[in-house]
Amino acid sequence: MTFTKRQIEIIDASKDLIGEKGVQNLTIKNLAKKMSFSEPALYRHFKDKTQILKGLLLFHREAIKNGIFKILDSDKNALEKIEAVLKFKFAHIEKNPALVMVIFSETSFQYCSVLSKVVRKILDQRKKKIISLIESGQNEGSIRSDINSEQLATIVLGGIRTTILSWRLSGFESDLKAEGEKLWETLEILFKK
Amino acid sequence: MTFTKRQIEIIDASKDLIGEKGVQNLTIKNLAKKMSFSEPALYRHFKDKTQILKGLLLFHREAIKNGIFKILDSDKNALEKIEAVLKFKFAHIEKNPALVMVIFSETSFQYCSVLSKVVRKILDQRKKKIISLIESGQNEGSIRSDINSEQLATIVLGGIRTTILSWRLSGFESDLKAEGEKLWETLEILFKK
DNA sequence: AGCAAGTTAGTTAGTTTTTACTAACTTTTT
DNA sequence: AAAAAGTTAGTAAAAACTAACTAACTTGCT
Repeated sequence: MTFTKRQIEIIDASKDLIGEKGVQNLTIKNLAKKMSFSEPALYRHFKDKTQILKGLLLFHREAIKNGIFKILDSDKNALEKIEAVLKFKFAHIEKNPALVMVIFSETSFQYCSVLSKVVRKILDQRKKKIISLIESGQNEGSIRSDINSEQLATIVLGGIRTTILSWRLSGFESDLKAEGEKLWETLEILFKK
Repeated sequence: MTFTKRQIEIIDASKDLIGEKGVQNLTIKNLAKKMSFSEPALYRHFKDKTQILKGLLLFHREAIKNGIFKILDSDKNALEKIEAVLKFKFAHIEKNPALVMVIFSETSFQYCSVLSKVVRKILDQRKKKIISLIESGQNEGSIRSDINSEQLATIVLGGIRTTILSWRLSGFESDLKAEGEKLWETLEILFKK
């Protein structure tokens, strides 16, 4: 999927609207106002509202994917890679706080089949990546092998999610990066052999 | 806060509606249909829609609180209590799958200040309870003390949340209780001294 | 170079549907 | 008789989206 310049502008404005007041704040009217043109003009660039949201999800997945790819491709060991992935994620989210609202919208999208498919795919791929990272750590011997990789992945993902959620509920007041580092310290102790 | 019989019926119907198709499915119209009476009748029992949602949150918090209280009041050690709390939660959720949609709505409520306050209070109390449980485990010596209680609580809450979320995204197909037990096994190994 | 034809990206003015909620009246219960 | 709990019939506001039109550009042809 590729996007025109204008489509990216619209995606960006959508991200901002959602970040400001949640998904329910993303209306065609608000979007048009933010873009300072008329509502029907939006339909020149996206078939309907669902496609805009789909675009938003796919566009940012792409961005995150590229960042993570570089980390996975480096010559660090598995534990270091997990650390780097965590740091990258928290940094990316801190730079794009609006994205948090989208992340936590997964269940709101549940009953729009187009969007729920996209969300599930994203979450699935993410989990698989973490699992394979943990497995290679277990093979290397840097990660304990008495707990299976899927369970450890649940712990990692849960830690990330909870940390981000409490940052969100604090009104973005707490220091996400610092919390992320604390989380990593904990995971490191728990995971080491 | 106490509720009349009718109010509880309405709260129950709301829970079902949200469980079926998410928060956006909770409309006055749908609610009236489910109760098989007219829309204005609802306003005899609740001032407005927000109060219905608030009622839903408070009513179920009360139910869960009572269950947890019994566990905390028993003479188990801290590790066993955590195990019992996890099992209780997963069992409660499995019996009330509709509640999951409500749980994951915390960010949807963010911009309705009445509801967001209620949600934050609930999440906060839950976290505090887990933290104090972990601390008493650390004092007893049944839980490792090289990681602070708040961090361990993040791990517990994250594990619960991720487990429930993937059950939800599987369309309630996976076996939540079994997943909950796996999670507990993992936490037990990680937390023991 | 000049120009007709088509395309792109915008406009205004509307439709339809759904939302939460209300006024005024009636029935039921106490 | 009075209060509680329903009814019908509506309102006002907001939602997504559409029809019909237009200004401003590319494009291809001579």
